[in-house]
Parts: sequence; structure tokens; C-alpha cells
Amino acid sequence: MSKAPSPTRIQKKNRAAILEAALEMFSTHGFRGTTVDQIATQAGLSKPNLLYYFPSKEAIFAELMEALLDTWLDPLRALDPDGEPLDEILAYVQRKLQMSRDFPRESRLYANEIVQGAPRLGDTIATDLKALVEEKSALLENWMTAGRINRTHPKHLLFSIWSLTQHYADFDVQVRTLMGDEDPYDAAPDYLETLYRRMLTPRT
Amino acid sequence: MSKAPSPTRIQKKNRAAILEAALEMFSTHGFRGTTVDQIATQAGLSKPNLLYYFPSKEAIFAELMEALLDTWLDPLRALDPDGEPLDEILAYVQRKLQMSRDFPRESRLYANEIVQGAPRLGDTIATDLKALVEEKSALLENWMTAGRINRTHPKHLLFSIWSLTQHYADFDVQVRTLMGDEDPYDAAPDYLETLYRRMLTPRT
DNA sequence: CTATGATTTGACCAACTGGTAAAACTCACG
DNA sequence: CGTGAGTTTTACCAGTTGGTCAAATCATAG
Repeated sequence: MSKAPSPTRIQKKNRAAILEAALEMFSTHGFRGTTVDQIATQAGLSKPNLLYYFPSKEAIFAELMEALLDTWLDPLRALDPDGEPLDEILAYVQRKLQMSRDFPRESRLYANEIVQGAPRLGDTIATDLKALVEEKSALLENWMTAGRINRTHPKHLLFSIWSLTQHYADFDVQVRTLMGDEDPYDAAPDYLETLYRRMLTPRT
Repeated sequence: MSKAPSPTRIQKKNRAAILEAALEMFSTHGFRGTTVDQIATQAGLSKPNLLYYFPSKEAIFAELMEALLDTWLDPLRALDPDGEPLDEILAYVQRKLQMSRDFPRESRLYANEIVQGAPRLGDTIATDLKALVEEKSALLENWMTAGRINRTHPKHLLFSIWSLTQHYADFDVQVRTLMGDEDPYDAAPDYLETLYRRMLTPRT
């Protein structure tokens, strides 16, 4: 069996600092646009020192991506089959919007990766994400068939939720430039709630 | 006055080939992720030969961006104050969706730039785009005040249109992976039309 | 054909980048 | 305090990259 060497206090601190710095840099400059030196400096280390903690630039990115995906799908997983459909969906939208506000860098890291064709992520999308999406769109389909929400295309519904919420993180610069003083997140929750309520409330 | 040397046949052909190749590479690998050699090869030229037509990698990118922005805003410019509000908006949505289908690389190029903080575009957004957005959101505001469409936040309305339509180009890999055989653009027009119709049709 | 400007190429370079090796230092623990 | 593992630094390297330059080649008007 492989012995897991328990990390020292310094290891824990430095690995965390590196991942934090890497998230900052990768999310704004992309993988190729980020240098190991930049990450090291941002983390307060020298380049060889950083490479003492991670074997390569790729390894840092990979670890970041893995952690990201795990938390990224949580809001969707939480969509409860036993809840009230409209409430469940609206709550999902708000959770997703909250993630854009709280973890914009993670959102941009993901966006960067997908826009460039998901070169380091393709498999995970095709398996984990795909499975989850199939499960949840079947659930949406059932709710529609039962007449509990308006009929529409379940997958496009999911895409629209992702796109609308992540837009506030991914296009943050543009959104803020165009909104001036007004904080985008002041009106966004209301806007999205209204949108999906009108979209999905069953016609009586 | 500066004399504009009229481009030869070869110049026209090669400059076009370079811009086409650069669009392909920049949109999938980003600025830093693309090498001049890659662009040259893709365009069927040698690297020094490419640099005979453009002074630098930056210059290629800049020319691409300028051309992009011009066409990118056309659909919004076409929003007609004298048209029937709901029809105008729905038509705008479809035009934008059509652009995602026809020019996905341009959409991804733009997305790449914005996600990374618009380092080479900041000014244009703050001036040209901002002016256009102010004008059109005032128009939307008027339509709402006149009760011709449901009241909502005009800028968030615009953001939502951009995000929903561009998502199909920017996240193309993810969308197609999750939809399997089904072509996303089969159902997308209908989905978006329904969404905005329900969202905006005035309550009688 | 030929001269002249337009185009293309091969050789090259300096800066940068990811990564390595080994020496030097630090720190916890007996 | 001493000692060995854990940590950090200095020096370095090989490959890549954006870009230059002068020579070679090509196209075409006269």
C-alpha cells in the first residue's frame, strides 16, 4: 500500500498559496498565458521552490481543475426531485448566481477551458457532467409532463441557466463597464427570478 | 497626405489568408497560446513571409479585433425604434443566435478577450459599446414605460440576450457533448423565442 | 527579354520559459 | 546542541518564440 506522508505545516501553507496564486493567474491569463514564475511570485515563492511542491505547471492546473469541477456541479446535484418544481429551479438559479458572485475566478477558469475546446477536460465533461445532465433533464422532463412547469426543452433550459448566471462572472469587465456605478448583482437576482418564473409558471 | 499603396493581388490574398488563419488559431488557443509559426503554417506561409505582411503578432490580433467589433454590434444597431417592440427584440435575439451559428470563432475570440479582462479592448468597450448600450437601453426603457413590453431591467435584458445566444458558440464543445446527436441549433431558436415572448409580452 | 520592385526564404538572435541539480540553509526533535 | 529531514536558493540548461536581415527568387510592365 502507498504510504501517504502527512503534510507538514509549511507544506500545507505553501501548497494552498500556490493554488490560490495559480487560480488568480490561470483564470485571467489562461494556461499558456501564465508563467510558472508569475505564479511563484504571486505566491511569494521562487520558481524552483514552487516546483518543489508541484512537479509541473500542468500538475497545478490539473489539481485546480479537479477541485473546481467537484464544487461546480454541486448546485445542480442539489436539485431535489421531491421539491416543488418551480421553487427548486428558481433556487438552483440563485445558487448558481451566488457562485458567480462568490467564485468568479473559478467561473472564468472554467470558461477559459471550455471556450478553448476543453483540451484538458474533455473526458470529464463526456462522463461525469453528461451523466448528471441526463439525470436532471429527465427530472425536468417529468415535471413538464406532469404539468407542474411549462413544457420546454430541458437541456436548453439548463444551458440557459448556466449561461445567464456565469455571464456575470465571465464577462464581469464588460458588465461592470456598461453598468457604471450600479452593482450588477443588485438587480440580477430579481431579473433572473422574474425571467424563469414567467418562463416556467404553468398556464392555468 | 499619406499615399495609400494599392494592394497587389498577392497582398490581398495573403493578408486574407493570414487573418483567416489567425482567427482560427486565436479563437481556439487565445493570444498567448497561439504562435506566429502556427498562424503562418495554417496560412500556408513561412514565418518571415507572414511578418512581411504584418509587423507583429499584436498587429494581426488588433486588426482582427477591429473588424470583429464592427460586425459584432450590427445586430444591436439594427434594433428599430419605430418597429413593434416585441418583434424587434425577438428579431434581435434571432440575429444574434444566427451570428453564433455562422461566426462561432469570432464569438469565441471575443469571449477569450473579455474573460481575460479585455486587456486589448478596454477602451472600445468603455466608449463605442457603452454609447450604443445607453442608446438602446433608453429605447427599451421607453417601450416599457409605454407598456408595450413588460417592465424589467433594460441592461440585464441585453446581457441576457448576449449571454444566451453567444453561449451556443462559446461553449460549443460542452453543448454538443451534452446534446449528443441532436443539433443544438435545431431547438435553440424556438427555445429563445418562447423565453423572451413569455418574459416580455405585456400582461393584459 | 530585362530591369525593377514585390515576394519569399534561410540563417540567425535575444529574450523568455519550463524545468533540473546541487549546494545551502532551517527547523523540529531527541 | 546536533543531526537529519524538510525547505529554499543559486546557477544553469535546452527548447521555444517573436522578430530581423540580407540574399535569393518571382512577377510583370516596358
